[in-house]
Amino acid sequence: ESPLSSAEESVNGLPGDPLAPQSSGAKPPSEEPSGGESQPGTPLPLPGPHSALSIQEMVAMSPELDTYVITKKVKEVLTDNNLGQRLFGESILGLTQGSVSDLLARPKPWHKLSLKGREPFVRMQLWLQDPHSVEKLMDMKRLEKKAYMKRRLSSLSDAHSVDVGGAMGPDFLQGSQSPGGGPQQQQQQHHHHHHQQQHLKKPRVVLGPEEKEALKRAYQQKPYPSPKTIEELASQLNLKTSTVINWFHNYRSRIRRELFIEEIQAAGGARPGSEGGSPSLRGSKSGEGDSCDGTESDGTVEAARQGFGPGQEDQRGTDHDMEAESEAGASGSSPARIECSTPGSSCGPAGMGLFSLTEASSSSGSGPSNNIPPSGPARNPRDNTLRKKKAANLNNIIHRLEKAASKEDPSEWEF
DNA sequence: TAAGAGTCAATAGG
DNA sequence: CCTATTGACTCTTA
Repeated sequence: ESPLSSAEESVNGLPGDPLAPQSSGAKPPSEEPSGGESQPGTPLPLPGPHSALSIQEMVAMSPELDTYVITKKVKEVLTDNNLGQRLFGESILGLTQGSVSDLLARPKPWHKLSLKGREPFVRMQLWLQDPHSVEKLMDMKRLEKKAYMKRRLSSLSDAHSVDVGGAMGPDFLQGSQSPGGGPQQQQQQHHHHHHQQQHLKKPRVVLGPEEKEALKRAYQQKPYPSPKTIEELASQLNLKTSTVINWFHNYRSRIRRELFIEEIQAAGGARPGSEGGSPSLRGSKSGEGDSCDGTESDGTVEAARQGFGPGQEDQRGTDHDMEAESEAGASGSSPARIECSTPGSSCGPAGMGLFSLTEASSSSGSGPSNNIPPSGPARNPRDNTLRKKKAANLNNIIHRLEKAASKEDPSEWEF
């Protein structure tokens, strides 16, 4: 299926896919990167007169954008106009609904994004700047609906026979994205299984709360478990080794992201004016001892050693053991951060300009609200929101130290 | 090679 | 329908 479309910007029409991978040479029309740009009244970036630059070029020269403000605005516009993430994602960003949801809910700060990661934000910014953004999307929505209706009708009138007994067999379309129209690229798992039409999907492993808890506990002990530990965890929990490995990759990544968020909130303060304070963020469900707070709690940090689910024993101490437990108490803030990834950029330790206050926001109708809080004055003392994360972060530091310790040359220490 | 960054896509709730 | 979560996968990086 591919009726969808994408009306995307020009950009290369290579046989590849619409969303522009690279651009080697020259863009036909246009030029003029011009350093200067926006005049003081204009909100932001690139209003280049009107050039059809490829997005990547724009990403490359884009000034720092405030991802938090951008996502906030996008969410507002979408909800105000009843536009869904799916539509928005597929037609404007070239991403699927789940990715959009994630991006809008937890945007990483600009300086921690790779070039590729910045792309969606630049697209969002561009979209926000387009005066007709909403109408265009709404038009697409209409078109989709029309197509949908059409399809429904035809199938109804049709007497196709799909054998048997009146079951509605799942129809498989299985085609996933159309290469041509939709953006995207990255087809995941090729279904290279020829035959075997019988739906053998691959169940999508769903870890039980108990397994997650055990994994989280293990993470607190050792964010970077050795292969041996991984094997043990896998066998004890009855999971595939790869599942455990993936879990750790994902968990580390996601924990890291939450730290960024907390950092942002703490730094910028949230004081739009009225607004009762940031909504607090996720309340993590119930269940697990969970790391994220859950209403009060804790105090002493976990460590929880207790049998793994089904009752088992643990075995840690593999490797050299390290014991770390802490609770960095400082209320203050700056969790130690290590890693400033991405080459260039700065690692801004706490303090400063996490975001520029650009943003002029062109109104757009509704919205009360929004806008970025005054940058910040101070840090919010006493914010209790995280806790174990910091502890985990410390373990992280320890891990890196151990790693660094193996190197001779201090210059290679990446701290 | 392992870790990290980005995403996808199945799925669980509304 | 729509949104949020999350295991797994592809590409980069170092």
